Amino acid sequence: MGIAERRLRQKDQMRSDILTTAWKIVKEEGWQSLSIRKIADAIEYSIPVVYDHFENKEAILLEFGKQGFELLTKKLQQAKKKSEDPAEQLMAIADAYWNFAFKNKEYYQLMFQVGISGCEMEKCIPQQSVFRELVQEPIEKILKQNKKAEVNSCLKYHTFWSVMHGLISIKMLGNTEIDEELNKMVLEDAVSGLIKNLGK
Amino acid sequence: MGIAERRLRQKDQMRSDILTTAWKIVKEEGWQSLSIRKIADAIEYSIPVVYDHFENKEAILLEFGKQGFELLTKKLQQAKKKSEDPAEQLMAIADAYWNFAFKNKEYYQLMFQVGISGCEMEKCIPQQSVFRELVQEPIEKILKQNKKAEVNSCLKYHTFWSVMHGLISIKMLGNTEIDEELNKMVLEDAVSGLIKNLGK
DNA sequence: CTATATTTGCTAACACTGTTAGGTAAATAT
DNA sequence: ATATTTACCTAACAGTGTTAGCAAATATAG
Repeated sequence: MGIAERRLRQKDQMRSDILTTAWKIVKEEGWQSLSIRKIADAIEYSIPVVYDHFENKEAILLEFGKQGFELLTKKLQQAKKKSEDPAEQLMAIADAYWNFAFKNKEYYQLMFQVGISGCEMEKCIPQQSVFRELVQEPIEKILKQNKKAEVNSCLKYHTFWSVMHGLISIKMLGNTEIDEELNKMVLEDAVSGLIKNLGK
Repeated sequence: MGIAERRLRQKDQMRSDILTTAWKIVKEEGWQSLSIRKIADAIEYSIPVVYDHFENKEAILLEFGKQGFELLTKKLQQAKKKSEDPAEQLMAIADAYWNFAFKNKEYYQLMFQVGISGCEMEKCIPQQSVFRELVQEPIEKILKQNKKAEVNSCLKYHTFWSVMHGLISIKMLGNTEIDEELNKMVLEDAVSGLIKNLGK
């Protein structure tokens, strides 16, 4: 019988309406301004209806977090495929990460700019291994190429991510409206410096 | 007459009581958990009394922000004085910055981990020039030593801060409880890499 | 010393948050 | 036609930041 299925479809529709609406609010007013009441108003249902589809507000945020991490993973994997040369791969990954952050500011803030609302984003990082493999493998290749296998690639992996995150965070703080040119240069400078350091 | 003065003293005392109490709450429960009501309860006065001394909650946060930036500035200046060699200066500044962040987690979160409560921390960064001078000067010296005066020291300055901030943020996210050893190594690795890069 | 002015502090409210208990009415199943 | 599940809502609780308005304590002036 199709009734149960229609009900499931309607339930899914409602769930996705909630997410769409929430996303619109975030885009227009920021994460700080997202509230259950605003969502309820916008979908023209009462508040508890939202709670029929999400246990609480954090569950909604985590849903977006999951989406964000999936998108980021995809982008980084695509970037890596562009070349076979490990140094070029690292540069491409850095570039893709950078682009993800600024083309999807809302995602990035939610995923990495802690403290938005006591939301434990760690819960939805895919497997820690995905990013690690993605970056650590080319790093190890470069180290081998340069006969520096003894160097701790785990260390270099952490350094790589930290540098990337720092560059982006500082830019998002946006104290000093630096021009786009300089920003791209800072990225290139820092990452190429890191890569060079692997080989010297 | 001393009456007006006593009143001023009492007013100052109350103000400082509010700050002390607020700081205690933050230390025990975090920034998210700081509220005007809790402060009022703790000082055993009613809510509006708090508003007699601070225009709003943001004003309290900004006060702490100011304190934080002052302390950080002092620590960095002290670190720089420890040596005359610009490379050693940079390393010492990096080290001092790192120590500040983890010995004063609450300050650092407030100052740089945006989004705590729509608080515009930029308002209380001392002069942008202070940090800039502090770091840019040794950078320029190193560049000169190595006859690379054409290199953009402003670029290198931004890279330096971004790297520092990234290292600390990533560690504060604390996904993967890396041991202290590795953390210090990541710092040394990244910063010494940067410094080397100035001289190559 | 009394009367006026000022400062001090409080109660109570408004407009928001997240969240939930409990009831009603409609849709479905028996 | 009756019973049951589902969908949905009203109303509330416990928080948040913030402010208007009033009462009591204190200081100043006559």
